[in-house]
Amino acid sequence: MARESYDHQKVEAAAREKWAMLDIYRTDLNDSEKEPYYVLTEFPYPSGDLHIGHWYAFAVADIFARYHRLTGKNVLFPIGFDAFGLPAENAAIKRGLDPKKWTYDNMEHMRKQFSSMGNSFDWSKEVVTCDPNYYRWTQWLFSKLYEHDLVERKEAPVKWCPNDQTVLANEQVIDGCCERCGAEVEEKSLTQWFILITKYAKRLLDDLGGLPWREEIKDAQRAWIGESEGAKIFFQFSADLNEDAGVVEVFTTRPDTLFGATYVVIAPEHPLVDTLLPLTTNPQEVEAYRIATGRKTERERSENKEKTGVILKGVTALNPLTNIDIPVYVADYVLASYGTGAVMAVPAHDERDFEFAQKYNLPIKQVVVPQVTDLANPPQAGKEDTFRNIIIAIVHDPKTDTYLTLKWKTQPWTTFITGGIEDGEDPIEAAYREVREETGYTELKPVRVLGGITESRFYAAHKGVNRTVHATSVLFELMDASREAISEEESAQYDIAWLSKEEVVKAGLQHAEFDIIWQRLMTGMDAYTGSGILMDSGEFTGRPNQEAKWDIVAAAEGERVTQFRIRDWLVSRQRYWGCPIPVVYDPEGEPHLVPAEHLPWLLPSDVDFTALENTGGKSPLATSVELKERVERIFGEGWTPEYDTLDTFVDSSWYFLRYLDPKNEETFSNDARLKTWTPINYYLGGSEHTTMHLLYSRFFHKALHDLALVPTSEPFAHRNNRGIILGPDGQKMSKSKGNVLNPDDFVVKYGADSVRVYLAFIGPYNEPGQYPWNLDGVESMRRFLDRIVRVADKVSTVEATEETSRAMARAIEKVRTDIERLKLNTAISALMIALKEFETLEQVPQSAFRDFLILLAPFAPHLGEELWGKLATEDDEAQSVHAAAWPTVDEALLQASHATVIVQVNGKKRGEVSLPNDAIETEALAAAEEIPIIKELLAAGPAKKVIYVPGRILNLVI
RNA sequence: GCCGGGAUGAUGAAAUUGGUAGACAUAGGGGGCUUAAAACCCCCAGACGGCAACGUCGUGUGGGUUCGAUUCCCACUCCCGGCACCA
Repeated sequence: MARESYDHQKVEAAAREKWAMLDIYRTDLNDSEKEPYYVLTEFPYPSGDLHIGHWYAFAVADIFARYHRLTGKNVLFPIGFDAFGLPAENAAIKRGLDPKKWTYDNMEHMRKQFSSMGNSFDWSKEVVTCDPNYYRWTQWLFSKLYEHDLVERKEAPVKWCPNDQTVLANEQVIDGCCERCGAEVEEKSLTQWFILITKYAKRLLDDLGGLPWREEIKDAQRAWIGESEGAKIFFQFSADLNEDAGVVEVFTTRPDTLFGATYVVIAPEHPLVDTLLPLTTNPQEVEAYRIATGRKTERERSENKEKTGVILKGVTALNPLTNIDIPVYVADYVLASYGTGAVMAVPAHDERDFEFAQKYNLPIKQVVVPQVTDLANPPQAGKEDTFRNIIIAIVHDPKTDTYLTLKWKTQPWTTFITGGIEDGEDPIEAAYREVREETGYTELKPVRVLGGITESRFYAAHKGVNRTVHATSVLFELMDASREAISEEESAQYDIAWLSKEEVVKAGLQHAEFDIIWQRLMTGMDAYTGSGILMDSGEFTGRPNQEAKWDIVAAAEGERVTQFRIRDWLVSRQRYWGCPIPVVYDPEGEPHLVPAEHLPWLLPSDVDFTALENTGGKSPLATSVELKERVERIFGEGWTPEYDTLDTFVDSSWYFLRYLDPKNEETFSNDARLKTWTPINYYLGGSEHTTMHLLYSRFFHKALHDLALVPTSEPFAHRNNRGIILGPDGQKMSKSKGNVLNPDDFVVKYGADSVRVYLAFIGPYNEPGQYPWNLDGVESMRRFLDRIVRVADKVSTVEATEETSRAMARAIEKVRTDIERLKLNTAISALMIALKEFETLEQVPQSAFRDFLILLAPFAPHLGEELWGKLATEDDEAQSVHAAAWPTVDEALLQASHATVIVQVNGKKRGEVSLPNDAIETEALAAAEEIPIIKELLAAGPAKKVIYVPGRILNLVI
């Protein structure tokens, strides 16, 4: 402790007292003089204790906000609490506490902790989502969405956590388990409230293009929304059904393969299964399958990748273009919740269908032929085009794990065994014949045909013609190495060689289609999913599949559609501590919005958390007598309440709008301020919110924009994803690992400023990296601050030398540009370099040190304030360093008159010379020649070429 | 599997976007001050060779473009994140 040059506890307390007295962090939202700048951080859940993650999120964001304030902007840097949520309720259930009291006590505690960070939050605009004054407007906005058909109540299979006794959003299910408690999730069908985010899928996707966000944030959202271009195709059932039920609608992105659709698959949950069941001859079997899959959780379904299914015997569907009746299956590899819940299966061109078809012995019909051109011998113009059907025989010797190849004597290449197929000949027979003729091996077992045919085109030099070849590849296994003699004619042309896998790949066999065949051989996956030429496709045969795609849709009377992966947003929660859904039910059970004059629709307080088993999975609200009586009193006898509450993501989808007018009783925000203050300039947050919160907020904003409630269609101009702080062992901090660090310990020992500077120094703040906490790190930052205090003792009224002024000018520029880019680590390094400059001086010029303190203030606000006070500059109008103006820079100082120019010979550094900035090439060359080693190297003669980049480099090529 | 991002000393990282690789720190080594220690200050520090001046190699691996590549291009390996039976 002795080494410390200041008492951080005293300094920090004094600074906070001063700020409170001056009230400098209150933002005047109506100020029209200064440029408005809205810095937003994700508001915290009031869990009760601040951990290092909070410090990284809020203290470092504070640096950014303080910097912008110093540059003269009118900065809004608000804070609040995302105060509804499960932990409060768990505290109630497990420990009998009042969720409200628990939450408010935690918030009180956290406000104190926040103040210990030295944050410049404007608490006067605090927003608390569980405050009726806030959730009243959440309810009002929900009503607006409802009125504009963006809310729907529907029966849907939902994820049910048997432990928490609640429905979960898709996003809250991780690998089939509950995000919160880890219990295996079940499926259940319930009537739930949905917000129809899918109506905005296209716009949420398209508008990403214009946002200057990091690519990985945008990509994650794109993947989440998941757009697919495709078509709906209608397959008529053969069975006698009424018009509606007589058709199955499938969604496909590959309508070009319609001629290859050899069966249809329906998801087990598809309503058509009920309709078709009576018409099948195996209803028990189908029913049994449906029950079996229904019992499986999503996790079990995806874990067990082996495809299962059951045929609907007695029912077939008509392929609209081949006019062939094809079988209909029910299988759980088709998802009810995506597309139409039914697919046309094209096993030749879809891996999943292929796998299923293999297992159930279904026909595999190739309709797309991959096309390759031999680039070494491409077809030549003006030559005759000829066509051949061939086989490529691949013989594998399992004993040595090698493949039979021909090393040609007449040509510089190696091939598998190939040969023509005679008309009507079976490819396997043809392949067998060729192997026998060309190599003499006779003991071969055919294993499989590798997928369908491939087309290759080349110029056959020995014949002087262009060739188009359709090849069928056949795999054999060698049973016995015995051989017949082969003709001399054959053996004169090539030698036989058995090559290992690696040797085959290395040899680069002389087949244009080699890559396709080899991949099929190695993976066992014979479905061809790429592009090519259509075959066996009626009038479309011979056309490129991509080009014919939409013509085929038209011919099949299908419908071009775009599908999205994103599902509607399930917002019902069977929970107490959330925003009540402002809905009541009439005696017929029809839902009605609670009229605006009854908002806020208050959360009742008379719930019994001990009686949850009796609510049958309903929210604890079902135990409230007050709520029931309130509904009957206002709406009448027989009316009943909605017991569910809203997903907390609804609360947090608009909180940043409320900061602009948090106490407004008339409306949710303030029209004029929305115009000035949105979109938010910078939203600082964590990558865990990329797909949920960020997407929901964007949706909300767009919907409100369409309702003319907000002026912009996107809420956030800039967004960063900060990294995460790991434990000292490089692992994620967790109690079970015992590597959790308490920031308070460091704050007590070294002060909040040291912790702030350390967190900013650890790495760039705009990259989602992972930074292990270095136990010596905070102490080293404290050393840095101590050095500043020592330098402060040397401050005097001496004039700054040009050198000092130049050093400060560089620091000012670098700190400015680095903070703008959120590269706080290198900004601090610039401060350290400036400090070193001061340390070399006997006396530190006051003007320079004053500027330095302004640069330091965002990082170490308390110490900056303390030293600013000691400077005793009576002419300074700013009472606080945080109200000072960012120092201006004399541009001329940034331009050094001389620069070190590196002298290279043939790109290698051989020396350096100091040259005036405006030195021309001949001057540079002359200076370089003074260097002995250069002189020596140039002795043989002048440089052949000279590259001179003034101020940087002189490169001589000799 | 697909889509992103990344790989630089013992460690966190930097490099004005094609121009001195390793700034700034941490850990480490040496020295000063001190009776001693702490604190503080100074010096060294990518690897290899050499007493040294210096030389050779070096930004995951292999190739390429260029006078010059951490930076651009091609192929590959590994790590991190997201998505994943999405038809």
